Amino acid sequence: MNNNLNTLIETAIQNQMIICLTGPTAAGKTSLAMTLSDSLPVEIISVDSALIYRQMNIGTAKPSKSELSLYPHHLVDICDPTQTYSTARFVEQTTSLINEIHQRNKLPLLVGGTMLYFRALLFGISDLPKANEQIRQQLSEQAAEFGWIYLHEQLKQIDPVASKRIHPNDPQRIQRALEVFHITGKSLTQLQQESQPQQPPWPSLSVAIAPSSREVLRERIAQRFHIMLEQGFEEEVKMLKHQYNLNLNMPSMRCVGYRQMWQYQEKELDYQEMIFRGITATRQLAKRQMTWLRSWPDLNWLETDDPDIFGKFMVIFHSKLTQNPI
RNA sequence: GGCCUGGUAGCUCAGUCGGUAGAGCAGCGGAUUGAAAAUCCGCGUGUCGGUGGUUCGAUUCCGCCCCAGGCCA
Repeated sequence: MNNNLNTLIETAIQNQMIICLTGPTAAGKTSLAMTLSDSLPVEIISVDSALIYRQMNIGTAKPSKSELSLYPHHLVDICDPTQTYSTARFVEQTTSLINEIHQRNKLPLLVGGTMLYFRALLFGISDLPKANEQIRQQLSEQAAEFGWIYLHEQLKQIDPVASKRIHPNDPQRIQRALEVFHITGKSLTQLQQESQPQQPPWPSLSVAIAPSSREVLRERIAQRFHIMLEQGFEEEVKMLKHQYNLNLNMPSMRCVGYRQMWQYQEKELDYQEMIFRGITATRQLAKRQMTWLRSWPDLNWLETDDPDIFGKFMVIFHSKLTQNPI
């Protein structure tokens, strides 16, 4: 039996398999990842756009210091809260991490809830210019003066296809599409056609974890938020504001919970309203994550409170390797 | 006990000079290519507190009742 398991793992590593463990926020991904680590030769890579930030521990539900030392996570605490990360950077870093892990004769276990990162990793991402702060600044100024509708009109001139896809009320995407044009002189659509996303070589086993019902998930989210408050979330945000020159436009401070706590500390919300909105924003995040997951191909579902979750995982693992031997 | 003000969507409220009603928030579904815990799109039937009356027609006007809040005894 043990031999069997070892052979199985050996095969997986030889095939350069990766394991993707995802699910909505507060579903219990971290805890399952630690369980898997206890029995399998894995290295964990975090797939989470909030856990990248140093000093943001409580509000991101980051694993504790001791958990992280027992179960090391790649791509946790890699940025200051003033910094901006990106999907492409994630794909770059993760790609080399995966190769390194395979070389160490281990299985990469990718754990997280940032679905765009997973998608870009598993289905590829076009070769596009990286963000340019200066150009974004200029575009924002234009938008402030003439409105995003006007910029959307401009986009229509230079990239009719993208302008049709991007809603006039979607500043972030209008800005990105125009930015790409200003940097390269080519339209987003053209660049995407020139560089079709490349799928990576590794076969992947995709597993999602979620509670038995939306209702249970919402309950877990509310409970977790209250626990964060007890653990000193308010202090954490105060400390961050004190230590860094932050503002609400930075990705770090747009994270669920942090934004609402910020608004509370700026006296824009009262305490109860901050709690309500923090929990609500987290629920809405979970809902969007579920929307991604519904269209994720070959996704295997596990239930949060299943007492035999490890056993169920192993069944999935086994059948993946025996059904698709490469 | 008397007077006043309310009772409309899960919540906060708007509105109908009588032709059975609509916003915000919540919720649900969806999109998602270097900010993604972001950004955006779509979805509104609810005994209009109950009951009787006036009316062709009442959530709207009138009577009574119930509930909540306030004032006076």
